[in-house]
Amino acid sequence: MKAGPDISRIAALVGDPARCNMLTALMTGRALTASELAQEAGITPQTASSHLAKLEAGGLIEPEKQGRHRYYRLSDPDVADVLEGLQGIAARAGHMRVRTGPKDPALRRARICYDHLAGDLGVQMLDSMKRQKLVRQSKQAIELTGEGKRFMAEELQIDADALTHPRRPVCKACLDWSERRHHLAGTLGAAMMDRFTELKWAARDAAPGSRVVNFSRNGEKRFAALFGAGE
Amino acid sequence: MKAGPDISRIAALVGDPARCNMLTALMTGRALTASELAQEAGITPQTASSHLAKLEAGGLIEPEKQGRHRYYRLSDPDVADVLEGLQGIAARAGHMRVRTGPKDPALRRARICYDHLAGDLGVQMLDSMKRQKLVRQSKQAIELTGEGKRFMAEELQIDADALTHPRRPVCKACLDWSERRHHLAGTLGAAMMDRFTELKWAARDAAPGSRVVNFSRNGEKRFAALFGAGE
DNA sequence: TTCATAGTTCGATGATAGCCGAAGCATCGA
DNA sequence: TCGATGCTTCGGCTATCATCGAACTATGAA
Repeated sequence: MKAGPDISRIAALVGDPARCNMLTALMTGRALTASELAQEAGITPQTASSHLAKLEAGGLIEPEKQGRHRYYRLSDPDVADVLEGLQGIAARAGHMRVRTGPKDPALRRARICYDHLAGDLGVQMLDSMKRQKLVRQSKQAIELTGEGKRFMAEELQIDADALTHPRRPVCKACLDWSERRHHLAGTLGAAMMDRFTELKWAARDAAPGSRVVNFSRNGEKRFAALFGAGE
Repeated sequence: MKAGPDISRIAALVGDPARCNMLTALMTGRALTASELAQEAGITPQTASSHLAKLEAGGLIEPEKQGRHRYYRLSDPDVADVLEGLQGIAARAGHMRVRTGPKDPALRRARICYDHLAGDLGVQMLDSMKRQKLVRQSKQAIELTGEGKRFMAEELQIDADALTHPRRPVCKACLDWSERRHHLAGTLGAAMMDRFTELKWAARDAAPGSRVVNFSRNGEKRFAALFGAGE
């Protein structure tokens, strides 16, 4: 009757709260050990082991063995994108996980989405880039313009031509769950976030497992100069 | 502890095979009835009803009640996007066969929907009326314009002011069974169908239980002159 | 070697949730 | 009004699956 690779299989994997906690923990882009993931999900190591095996079989995560540890990471940035999309739907339906803590505003302002910038500032950045014609967006596809390449080289010392990747687009629109608008993903999005970190404009929050990105005072000023809301 | 929206609830909804079949069936963008979705998922109507209630509570689909039918559609294009993303992860082998609508071509073309015209011609008529600015549609509500009143009086000898009814609106958008788009219901829709019959432009099919409406050759010409697709 | 830690496998248990039959509303057609 | 149809609610059955205790394997350290 209906054959084919079920998307229900994949969705069911995400549908379990314990596994879901593991996956969201991995949305930081960092690889975590089985034990850490077990603690993150609030379950015993045995149960976690079973879940991790299923997630791996489903192609959502990939293990990397290191000594007696097994590090797990999301198998693909696309996985993070889909998870972020699900968060958008969940947020709209009003299904927030717990009471909105004090970290919530910071999370909405700037956070890591796997390896690129998300939140208010992330959306602002893509908006500004479109206004400045650094990128062209037609439907879902985003393309870096010639002017955009120059901008990246001059302002951020990023060689756009070096960003091509066999399996990953340079530019990609990623739906932001808190803003419900797109921010920039892809290798360019990742490279820009890397540069912000290198320049000490921004830094990942020290707390383990946190997705919050803190901008320094100087970093915020420089960021606004390039991607300010007004221009 | 954990901030952010709760994905697992949403993902669990998609995670059930039956619900997943329903959702993929709705990815065509068309609205389907509860029965059709039940058949699509290969389950009984009772079970489908339970699933649909859950999907609605989760904000994934939205109902539109139409007589004794309940049409469901995806509540937002974003939902379709996420489903598409999941398909990408699941390494899709696309299979989207949806059987909808009546088999009888005559029924698709023109039929009675309670007391007004439905089918291809019914949808065409409302489209043309909007183009000619005889009616204004904002969301679900439809309003007859001054020009529309003149048109009704001159062309069809219908006194729009006499159509007010204590419990029934003059104009109403009605979701079309075969076209999955709106046609005109309400007392005006009924009055227009009555007039078409009086003028012998159209007649109900003689067969008992048939909802087919047959247009005469002359009637078809006159109808096209007023509500033709081109103008 | 011996011990400690990380992770897995197995088996039993318990709760969740999908499923359908039967019955109940609501709407339509005549 | 009455019967037919679309849909929902209720109750009970069943299967699935997450969970954990216990035991087992593998790596690293002393």
